[in-house]
Amino acid sequence: MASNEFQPLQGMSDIQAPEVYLWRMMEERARAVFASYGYEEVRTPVLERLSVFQRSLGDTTDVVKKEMYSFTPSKHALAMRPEGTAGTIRHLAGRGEEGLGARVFYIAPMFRYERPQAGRKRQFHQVGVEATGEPNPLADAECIALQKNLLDAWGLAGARIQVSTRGEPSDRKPVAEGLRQALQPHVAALCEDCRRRIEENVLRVIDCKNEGCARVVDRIPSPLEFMGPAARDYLERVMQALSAMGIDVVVNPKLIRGLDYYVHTVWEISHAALGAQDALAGGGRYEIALGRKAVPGVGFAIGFERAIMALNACGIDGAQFAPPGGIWLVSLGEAALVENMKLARDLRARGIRCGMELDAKSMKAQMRKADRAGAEMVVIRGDEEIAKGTAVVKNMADGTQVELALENVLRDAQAG
RNA sequence: GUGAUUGUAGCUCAGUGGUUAGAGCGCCUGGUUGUGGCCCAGGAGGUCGGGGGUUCAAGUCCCCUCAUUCACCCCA
Repeated sequence: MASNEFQPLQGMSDIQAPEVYLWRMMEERARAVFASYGYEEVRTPVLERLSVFQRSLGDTTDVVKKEMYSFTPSKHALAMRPEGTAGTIRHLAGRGEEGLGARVFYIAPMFRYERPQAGRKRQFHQVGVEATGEPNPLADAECIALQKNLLDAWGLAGARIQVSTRGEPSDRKPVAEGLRQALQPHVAALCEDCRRRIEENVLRVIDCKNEGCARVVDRIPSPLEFMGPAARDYLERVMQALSAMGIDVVVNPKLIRGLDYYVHTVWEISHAALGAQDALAGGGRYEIALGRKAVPGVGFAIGFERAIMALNACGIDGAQFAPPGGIWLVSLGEAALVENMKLARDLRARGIRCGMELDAKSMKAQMRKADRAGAEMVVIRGDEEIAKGTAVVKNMADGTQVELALENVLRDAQAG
């Protein structure tokens, strides 16, 4: 069983029924919700030039530095996408004028070379949207509303939305400097990692899980206090719009998002049932420079694997979305086998799900198979029925059966 | 990259260094000349993750390796 050749690669998995029914439900409902907001689907390649990710995510981020599947087959270094925004913006930027003011969504696999753990795969799947255009707090609020809408459509309860801001690009230096100064007197109380982070990435100190660090962070000003009035005003207007729409969010100044492209609003959606990796979705406003153009936009991504863990915790699983069982044909004898092939063809041509055993098996075995397949109805034919042009139709739920003329079988099956 | 954890039948798991490695569920066949689920009987199915070592003897002990799961780092 555990022989390697039958196992998918580390951190990757085969998704089969019944779980795949849940995936399908999520994809279908996502498309419906996006359609209602006027978003169009975009399918960009899995492979991009490495530089697309270096420039948008930032080439000092961990994702770019050590988590990408990258290689250089010929002239350019390539990478499999670790997230969806960079490629989507690469695409929109190439559309020039019409790429601004675009609203698109994607449902696609992403790849990161990390050690797998709960809710973290090397190939994982995200549904995400991007709305480009000049910064507008209402656009950010609408984006969060859309995301919440989608989670509701899936039936997910208990999700918690936290919002913060990264401020304007010009706020970054003052925030970093301000935090460094504020932390300076408390260096001794910080964990080893955080002492390093003060220089490399101060913001990361803010969301350190270490208790000692958290106590220090509680005593120093939040990043927001080092930002200019424009940043705080922007956040205020996002919050007002959300509250007007009745969407429950909390501001958490300690919320930090790692990717470089974020400006202003950032948010994260977490769920208590998830464990250590409790964020199932994230989003934010960004500014991505590719070539000479800087594309402004706002977007979100939801991780399928993590959303599924949360849905399971809500008692929602794939079995609930299994397709109807349809009809099972039982054949007694060679002649019936061939006749049923023809009947199956006719039923399937009418869009009816229909199965049958192709090997000559006992009736008991065929009935058992029909039961396992979840068939709602069984059509039984032997030499007698074929001679008469009839079939015995059995209702599997209540066990009743009637003999019908063949054309009536087809008519009834189609009716319902 | 770091630290733990687990690996025995399709699945969930038993198995004090000592015969032909077991159970439950699932699967197949029969009990019913043409009737599923429940019940009964029988059956198939195992490189004990892989490789090396210790031993008269290894699923069991040691080393290496691969994989699982969880956590760190980081992220959805």
